[in-house]
Amino acid sequence: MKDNNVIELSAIRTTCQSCGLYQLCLPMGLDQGDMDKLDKVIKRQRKIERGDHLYRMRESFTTVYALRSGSVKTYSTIENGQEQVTGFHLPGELLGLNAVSTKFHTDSAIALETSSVCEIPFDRLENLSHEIPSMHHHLLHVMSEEIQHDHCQLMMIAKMPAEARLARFLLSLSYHFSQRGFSSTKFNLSMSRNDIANLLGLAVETVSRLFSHFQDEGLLTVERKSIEIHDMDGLMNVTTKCASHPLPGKSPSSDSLS
Amino acid sequence: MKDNNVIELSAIRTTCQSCGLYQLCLPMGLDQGDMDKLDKVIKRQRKIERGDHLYRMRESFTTVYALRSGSVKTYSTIENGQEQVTGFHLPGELLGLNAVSTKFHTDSAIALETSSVCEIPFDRLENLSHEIPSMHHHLLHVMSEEIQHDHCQLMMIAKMPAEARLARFLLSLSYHFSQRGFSSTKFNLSMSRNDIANLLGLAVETVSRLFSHFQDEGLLTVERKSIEIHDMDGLMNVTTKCASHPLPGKSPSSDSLS
DNA sequence: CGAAGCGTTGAGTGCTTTCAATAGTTGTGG
DNA sequence: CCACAACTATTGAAAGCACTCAACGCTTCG
Repeated sequence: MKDNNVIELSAIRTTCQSCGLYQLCLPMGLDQGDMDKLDKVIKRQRKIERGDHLYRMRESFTTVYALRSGSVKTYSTIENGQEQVTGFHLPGELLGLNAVSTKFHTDSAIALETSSVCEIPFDRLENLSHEIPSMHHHLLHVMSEEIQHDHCQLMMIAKMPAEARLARFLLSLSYHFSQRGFSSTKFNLSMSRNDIANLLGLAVETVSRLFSHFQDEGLLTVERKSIEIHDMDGLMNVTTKCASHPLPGKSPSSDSLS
Repeated sequence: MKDNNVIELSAIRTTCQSCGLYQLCLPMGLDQGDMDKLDKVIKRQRKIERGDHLYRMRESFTTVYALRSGSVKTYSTIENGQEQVTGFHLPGELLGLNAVSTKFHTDSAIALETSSVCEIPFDRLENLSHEIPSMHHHLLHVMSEEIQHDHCQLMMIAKMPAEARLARFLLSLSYHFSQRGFSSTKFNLSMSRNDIANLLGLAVETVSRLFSHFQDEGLLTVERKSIEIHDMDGLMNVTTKCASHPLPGKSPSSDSLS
């Protein structure tokens, strides 16, 4: 907390190069010199507790956050006070970049559990990306990914029935956990049912019912925050049950599932 | 069609500097030198007919498109052949950038009417943005805007009832038309009811019925593709009728509208 | 002029929501 | 340590919004 700058900097330098997440949150192919430049730009490493905000809607945009550990929820607040969850974020993700155009944040980011982030002043990051072409490309890359993700999300809410949305959400979580070296079948949800329902455009009760359904079907076991997936293929089948033009050969077991 | 390169280039050079859209699709504050560099990068100006594709999903990503006139629909196709419209685009918009991360397009872009676009090879645009900081910033800006727009869209589909979605869609169109110097109250829809319904996550019939409702309410006049908005405030009220926590003072006229 | 495509309208169904009650969990203070 | 409050999650029943199915009218085009 009260370290002086020298200690901070050296600690961070170690961090970026040794951080197991650098493949996720930083552009690859940086040489030693570039890595040093990047390290110098990163302000400090902050620890945040559950419920702490990384940034809030309408605050001026100065900093980009790289999530190191824990998980973060981003959400927007609408005129009438309603909240729209726009995403859950796991270690390695870059947060805040979507405020580039407005210069102030249009969403808020709140920690779902004890987490730690690296703070990167955006103006310095932008200057750095003038020197390092691959860094520039990486910023575009990250934003492009977010757009694609949002389009998927859009498609899901617009076209898929409730059960397919929740199944897809769980599979997505599973995939992202496995990518980070955790179990793809057994994990804990750091977000509430309310947050899940909000993200998926559903009512809390619907989510709760669907969890129970899935459990009854033997697809998974759920107990509060703890999830264990038993039948990955079965879950995937649920996500594809939203075919509008039913093919000639309909899956025979779909009746027993629905 | 058969012009040689010299004629093409000079024609384009004139275009970028004199184009009435440069404030929308190009970064502001470019000096003469930068403008020349940009002009040299733009490959040519292509005219496309209704139904022509700018690019298709899965095609390799090489080019960014700046829409000069007309309108374009972007959409993704899902496993089962379903289509998800992700947006309608008006002159001044930059298309294709969301493919940066994958190197191939994850959506398709099709002209809704006779349109013209400027083609910009992405690798050259990226090189250019290494030389021109404001160009780099502009690319981030454009993508940031798209993310914010997608989040709005997400919120709309997740939280708003059908009538609010259509009202919001019409108001958005109206706004964008007025920004481009067209009437904000009287315009033509270049997209089909099907496309509108798809974008808004609704059934075609619902959209059709809502148009009729709105007309019955005196909010607008609609005849095929032609729209004339009579009561802008009324439309805005429709979009805010999705308050979950009804405030003490409820709007008195809401009963007659719903 | 007939066919095809798009748009409108009606009737009935169904998925999801809302309302409501209960149970489990967490946190606090006596 | 327990009791109470506040919050989160689950479950049931009823209602509603939007969808599906279906028919018809209008427009476009060969």
